[in-house]
Amino acid sequence: MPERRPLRSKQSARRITLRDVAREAGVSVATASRVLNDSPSVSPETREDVLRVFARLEFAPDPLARALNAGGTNTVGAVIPTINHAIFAAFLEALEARLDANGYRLLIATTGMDPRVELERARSLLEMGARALIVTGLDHEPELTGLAKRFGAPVVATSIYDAAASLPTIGYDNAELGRQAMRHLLDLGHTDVALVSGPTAQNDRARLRIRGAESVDGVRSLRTIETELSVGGGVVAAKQVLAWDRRPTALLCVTDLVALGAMFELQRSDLLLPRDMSVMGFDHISWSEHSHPRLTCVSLPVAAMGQKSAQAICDFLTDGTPIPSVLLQGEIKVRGSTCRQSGASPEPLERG
Amino acid sequence: MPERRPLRSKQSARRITLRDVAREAGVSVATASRVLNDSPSVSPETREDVLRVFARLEFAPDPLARALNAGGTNTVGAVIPTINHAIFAAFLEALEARLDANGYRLLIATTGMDPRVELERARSLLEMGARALIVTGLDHEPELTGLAKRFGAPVVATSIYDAAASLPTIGYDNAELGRQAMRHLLDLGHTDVALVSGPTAQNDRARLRIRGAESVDGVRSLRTIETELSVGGGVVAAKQVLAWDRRPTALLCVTDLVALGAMFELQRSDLLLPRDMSVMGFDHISWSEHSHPRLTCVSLPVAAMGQKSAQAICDFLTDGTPIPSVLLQGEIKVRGSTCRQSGASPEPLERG
DNA sequence: TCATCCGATGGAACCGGTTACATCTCCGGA
DNA sequence: TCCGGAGATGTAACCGGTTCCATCGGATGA
Repeated sequence: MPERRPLRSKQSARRITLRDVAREAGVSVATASRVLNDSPSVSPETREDVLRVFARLEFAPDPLARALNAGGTNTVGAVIPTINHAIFAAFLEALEARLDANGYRLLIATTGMDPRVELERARSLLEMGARALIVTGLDHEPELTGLAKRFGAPVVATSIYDAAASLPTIGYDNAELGRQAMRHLLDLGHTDVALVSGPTAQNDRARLRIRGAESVDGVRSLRTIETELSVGGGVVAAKQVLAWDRRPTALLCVTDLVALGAMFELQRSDLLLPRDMSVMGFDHISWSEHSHPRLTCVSLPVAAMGQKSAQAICDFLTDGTPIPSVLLQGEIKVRGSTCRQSGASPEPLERG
Repeated sequence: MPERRPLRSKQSARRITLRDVAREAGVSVATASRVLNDSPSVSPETREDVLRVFARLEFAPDPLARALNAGGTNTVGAVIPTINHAIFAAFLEALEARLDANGYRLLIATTGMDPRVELERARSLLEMGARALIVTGLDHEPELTGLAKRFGAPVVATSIYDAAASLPTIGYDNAELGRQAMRHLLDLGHTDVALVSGPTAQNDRARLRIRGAESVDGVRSLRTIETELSVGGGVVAAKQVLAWDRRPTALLCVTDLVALGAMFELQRSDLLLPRDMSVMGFDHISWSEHSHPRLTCVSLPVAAMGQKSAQAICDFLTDGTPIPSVLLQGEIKVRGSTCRQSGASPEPLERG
């Protein structure tokens, strides 16, 4: 609970206000305000005078007072698990760009995957004046919705699509993408697969991907590993897999970061990829098309997601246009880290 | 220039104000306000009554009005080149965490390395009420300082240390770290080195690192390549180096991201690392200790930088404690991607 | 020449809270 | 019984802009 303390000492040099300017320029505050806002009904001479005083006194209008009048700020808050993951960073980048183009600013808070923390951060953002909230997934404290409603702020859930959800969702069909990923492996002849995911506890996206992968028929063995959501987590998972006595022929990682770590560790153990093991990722972060071998992965449309979310929110805030749920298409990028497993043709699908 | 439009339609349901609550509860606004702020001088019964009305009317106090009284918001603005780079993300994460612990919120804006854009974003943040500004490096439009001063907001330059700068700087000695990196390579016997950097145009950190590396005596050949600041940029740079007829024995990359791309590309060309070429990075982002081979790099104290910056700013905003310049120590992490080049002992320093 | 209209300007309410200060009540001690 | 003081509450000014409405002077038209 951030205690409120006096932010400005009484005796210190008070900031220059519009009244100071008005007095100095010999006009009323009303006129000074008009100059400030380029109102047409000010005579050119008066305008000049006032502008000169603005400059001389180094007047900077108080954003808060203006916002108070306007009835709100132009900020949108995003509450995400972590900035420190390329896929969220890419999303935020697109989001910020589009908000900015509409004259809005982005406030960011991170949750570290803890829904209690998320609720607190959301409250902070709203108390700061955020006019809308962007959250990740649909796993939230139940209070969240009511809280936002109280502040009159819409909430948009991203990274997920669920037309039936109580919140508008702008994202992709995680289950379907998980299914497609698994099908790709199956098509290549992999029937013994290890599924490596990040923590699933407060992460419905991860659970959906797993469920999607599990729903594919024809897989003989699908073993699931839960690890940390990081490169290091991938390393740990790979070590674990290598220790099994029956080794799977493919690794399906629910995050590129984890896939990268796994590939590193497998290579460190002298496996030749993809011949000795196929590895598939999920996200499509910047390096995955350059890795060695290049990573086959499910590409998530995070840039589009950022744009759509930003635009939907801006439209809502200006017109009241209701925020729609939007289903964005992911795509499987087939590259060199997966190959056919028939024993007959260990040729990678894509070369170098 | 974001035009200001009416944010709330006149006729729409007005939000519940404190006066509404007061009227409903049969007390004065002052009393209602006291309840809102847990003032001790309200009788328990009155408090209960008012709280009940708060709940019934779903009253949410306007953050702006409170902030206007308090004389400011609790936001700090950061203007960084891009969120989409692990090293900035790590910095922001630490920054946000520490600000949050002090009751401040983080506003983020990105510049894409363009100082004009940076100036605009800075203005936006200040107009939003940011009480302090964090920028990257010391390459800025000259107006930036004056602008911030007008708003009474301190500016802190990060990722760099320069006691003589006009701004407080919290960061590391890029030139010295560049020097140390080059010395490390030289110590291993590398005298023909390629230096791969990101764009240097508006990036004093990159220039300093290069200058530091160049200042080391004993290097026979040091060729510099400028490439995009990304994994893809590393790939391009590596291709370029491979095309030279006299091939350097080591690559010093001014960013880990670039080093990663370079390693991938070198491996794709069937070089065995580090035997055929040593690669060294700069930053220490999360995967570099897990890569194959593990990346030798200069580790930048970005988490500490985030903490220190946040704390310095919070101290300034509360006490007026002047913001000091802080020199943080980087560190060379010697790992498996660099090895001795004497022809005699091609043994890597560290084994997988 | 007088009524009218318009452009320029000022006065003051207002946005939604906070808070200094005044007031009122009720208590205990002299 | 009277007074001082503490506790509870109300009044109104205030934060720093914006804007409705009134006012005023000069130009225009009849």
